[in-house]
Amino acid sequence: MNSDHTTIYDIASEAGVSIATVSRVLRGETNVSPATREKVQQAIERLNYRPSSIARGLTSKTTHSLGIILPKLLNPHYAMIFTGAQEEARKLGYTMSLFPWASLDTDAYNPAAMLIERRLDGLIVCVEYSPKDHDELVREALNTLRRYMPVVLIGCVPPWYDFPAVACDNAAMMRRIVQYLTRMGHEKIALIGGVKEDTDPLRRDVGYEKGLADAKLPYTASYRVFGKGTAEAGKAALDQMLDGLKREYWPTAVIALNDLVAMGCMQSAREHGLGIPEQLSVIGCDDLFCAPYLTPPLTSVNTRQQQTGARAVQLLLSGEQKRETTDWELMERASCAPVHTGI
Amino acid sequence: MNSDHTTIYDIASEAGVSIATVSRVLRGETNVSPATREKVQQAIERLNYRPSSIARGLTSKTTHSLGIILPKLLNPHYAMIFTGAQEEARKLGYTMSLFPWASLDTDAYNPAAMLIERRLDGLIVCVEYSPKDHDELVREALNTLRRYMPVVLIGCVPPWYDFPAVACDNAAMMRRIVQYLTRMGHEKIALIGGVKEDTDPLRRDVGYEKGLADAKLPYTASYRVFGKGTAEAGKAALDQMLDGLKREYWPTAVIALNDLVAMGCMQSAREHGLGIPEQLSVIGCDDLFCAPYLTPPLTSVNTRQQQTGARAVQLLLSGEQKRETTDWELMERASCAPVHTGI
DNA sequence: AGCTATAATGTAAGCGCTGTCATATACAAC
DNA sequence: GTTGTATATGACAGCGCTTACATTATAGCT
Repeated sequence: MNSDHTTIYDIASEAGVSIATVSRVLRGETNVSPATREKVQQAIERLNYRPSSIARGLTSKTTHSLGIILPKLLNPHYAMIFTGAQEEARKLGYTMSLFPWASLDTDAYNPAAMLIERRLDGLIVCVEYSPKDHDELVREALNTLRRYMPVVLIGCVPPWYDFPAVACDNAAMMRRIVQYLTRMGHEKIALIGGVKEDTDPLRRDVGYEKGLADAKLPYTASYRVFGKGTAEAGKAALDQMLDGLKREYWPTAVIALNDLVAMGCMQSAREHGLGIPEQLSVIGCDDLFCAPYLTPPLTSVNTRQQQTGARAVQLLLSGEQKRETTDWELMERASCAPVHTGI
Repeated sequence: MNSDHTTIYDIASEAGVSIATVSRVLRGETNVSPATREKVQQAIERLNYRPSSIARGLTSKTTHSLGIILPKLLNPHYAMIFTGAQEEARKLGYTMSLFPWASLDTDAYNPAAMLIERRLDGLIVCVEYSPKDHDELVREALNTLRRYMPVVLIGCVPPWYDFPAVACDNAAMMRRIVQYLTRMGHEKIALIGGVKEDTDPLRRDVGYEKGLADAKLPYTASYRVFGKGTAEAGKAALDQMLDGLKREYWPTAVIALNDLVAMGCMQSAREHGLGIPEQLSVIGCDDLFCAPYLTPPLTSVNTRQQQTGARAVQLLLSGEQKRETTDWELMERASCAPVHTGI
């Protein structure tokens, strides 16, 4: 099994040179005579030698391995980010390991220990809106970690989190969505999902309110429901809103935090006898692979997650300290339609 | 940054002992006096010391890191497997890194090199049905890799692949599915997706034919379409089948390789004016998170992917050489119904 | 031929741990 | 006191590389 790996010494004696020379050809240094290089390469070939990245790491103090922390790979949104990051890392010769979100916000003794012991060359963290108390733990963990390795954040990061990051301009996106709906004549537009505290200029609520203001519509508290980003939460939220409102006040359009929430909302609408998009337009965010296959196909926003992941890796390795904003694209499908005035 | 990690020497001098002693308390050996242990622990605390897993790995010849290779994380099926594996690995103190499928079936010079250089403690490979030529490359790569690290396979592995593995008994599952449909009166049952060569007793075609035989139904070649496991492929396959058959021969039920394919089939059916489940029952496999949110909710088979991933890790680390078969459960939803004879 | 600049190669000291072996100390039995 | 037996601790040699630095070979001069 992993016992008898051949070492640089084996190659050296096989090729009749010193280990330093082997090391030189291994790392492609130029000051090796062609003849020697050839001899060494042959020996490597013959003995099927693969240098140990472990030993290499010990001296070079670099492991060529990166880590990524995200809340839940089962949400394809994160799977896309991971994929983009992994592929980019791979291209650049790095390995990508997944660490669970719990590595950060547990209050166990130094949750980040495992990350530090691994001596990663960098860490990507997909931040998630979290309740205040967890937030504190996360910030603390991140600040510890950054003393040991570069850290890049993905997602909307409060401005006081002083980290390089790449995120979608959710505010602009949301403003555009609201505009999209108001132009279709919608005036009762609900926004479902997310957490309450929202002072980040990039974040959704900012754009939502701007969008409403653009159309001279009032902000109506009962059309804003907070909650987690799952389908169940989405369904529960819309259920609650509809059940709590007289029918004449029911929204004609609902914007969901993400496609999962949108799926829950569609479910809820269906159960309340609302036709989509006839009585209720629904728009999601993330453009998951299943969005086009829902009934009706779900209008959503593609936020270029793979590209986001890849870009995060680039920032990580280049050491640039900037915050970047990613592109996004509104994918118009059948779940949104002009408001139905004729009833 | 990752510069000045404190080392075991720092701790030793801080605590006024030798590095051997520090190492002992680090690894929890018992032959250390309580007083000394305390001194060392205090020093560790004070200097915020984290041992380097790299240096440790050099001597101990174990990296505590595992790898997993899978075709496509964007398919939630694999994301579930990954998640299960990652969580189990983490529990056991291991790190899990993702490597792309291309690490195996590229014909580039030794695609597995990166894996070997990393000195992984084990590797999980989710095999995918692949065309014959690729298959050869994969087998070769796997046989190289196993010389360096234990390898466990996930998925249906041809019997001549001599590896420990954990897989769902697709044949039994498929037989059950066919039975489920025949009991509803279906006689024209299509099977869509997968590759042609199928002599593995665990694999779908075997069960499909058994299931038909159980009900004394003939195997009809035109009801069996091969293809990739994507929604697009599923749609194309059913399109082709329907377009090539007179309406009276159209199947009344279709079994899809997986939920993605099923989603494509539903799309195709819809476009051909077939109501689901009135004119066509559809059943998928994998029970993706979105299955309940499709219209109609998709009947599928839950194959316990997370558990599968976790089990693979256990096999990997225990060194057991057996092949295991996983549970599965038919999730009845609305996309299947008794055949509609009344027309 | 003698001498120097340059290219090619070798020597050896780490990197931060583990693990073996040797040493030191303490205490009991004689 | 001596010897014996644990028990606690330290010294040190690796693990498989990288990388100064030292050494040697080669070629280009005068």
